[in-house]
Amino acid sequence: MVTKAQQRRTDGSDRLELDAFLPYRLSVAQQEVSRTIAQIYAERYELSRNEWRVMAALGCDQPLSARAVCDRTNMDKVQVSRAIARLIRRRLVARHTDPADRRCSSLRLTPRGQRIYREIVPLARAREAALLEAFSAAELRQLDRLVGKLHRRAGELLRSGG
Amino acid sequence: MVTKAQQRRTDGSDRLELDAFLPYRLSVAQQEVSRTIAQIYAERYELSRNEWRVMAALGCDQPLSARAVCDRTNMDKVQVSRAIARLIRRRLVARHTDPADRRCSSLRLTPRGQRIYREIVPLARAREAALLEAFSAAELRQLDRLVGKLHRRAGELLRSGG
DNA sequence: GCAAAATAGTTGCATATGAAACTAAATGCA
DNA sequence: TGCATTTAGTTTCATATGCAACTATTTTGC
Repeated sequence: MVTKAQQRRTDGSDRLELDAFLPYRLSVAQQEVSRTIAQIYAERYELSRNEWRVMAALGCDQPLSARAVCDRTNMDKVQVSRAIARLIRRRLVARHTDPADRRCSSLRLTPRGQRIYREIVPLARAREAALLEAFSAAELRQLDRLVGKLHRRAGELLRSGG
Repeated sequence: MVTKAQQRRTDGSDRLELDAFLPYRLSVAQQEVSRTIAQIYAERYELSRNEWRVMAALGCDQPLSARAVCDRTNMDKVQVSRAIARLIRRRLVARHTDPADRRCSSLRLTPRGQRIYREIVPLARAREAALLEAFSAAELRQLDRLVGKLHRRAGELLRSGG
């Protein structure tokens, strides 16, 4: 079988068929996947994606500085700062200043934040499972591997190219 | 080899490790890939992603109504309307009203739009090639296939689940 | 042939985002 | 010590986005 992307890659056409352009396909697919997950935390808990990501980081490991949250979530510090501000306003996260380095914050989920986190996790997992139910173990391995490879390669290009 | 995602799927932990959660991995990878492509049309031509997508749709097939652009780019009508407005202001796209159905527009790249489109296409392809250079033919087929499968499945979940 | 529903596209508004400037604290080093 | 640099995090401003309401036109069904 010859995929559209391959057809495109091998013909010399000067048009670019979006449906055969991997970055586009990836973007559209990702967007849909993201929305299936967002339904969970957005509709039921009124969390934005960034807020959920911060909570997810803290759910794994507490306390964390905002900086550490950036590193673990691939968000930049502005996004993290704003997500944290809202989470604190809603009392899902508590902050106190690190006495050893007063620039740093020390962030934790509040008991309420913990509770919501523990409610979301199995729902998110169930969604992921539903998404992937038609994938064989081998396909899952491949998908994981190929997505990782793409990520690393894109990172290289970005760092080298500008 | 056991991937992180698999470990996560099979252990009963109540934490959710983002790095092992496919929707997250996909989102981060996609974002990086998108940025490598965006460098081309954003830096050199000051086009937004949506503007570029509209141009890409018109580059393949002209004229098109705004509605047809929506269908081909997976954008919603508001995004398309705004992208078109800017492209028209910059004289990269021309619109005239369909006399048969005066609600519909008929959109085309202007000669200037065409020229820019033809400049971008090979650059975008080169970027895609650079991104994928370490992938074997089999991996490319797999990637294409798995991304498509994910997309379809996510679409199903969205339509069924709300 | 005409009112009700559907379709194409735009606009207003509230909120989100990204880049750069900014504050405050800590560190490096002459 | 003390001033320049770096680091953590926030704020500002301009622009982007998403949703719902809106206008204009066409289609549907009686």
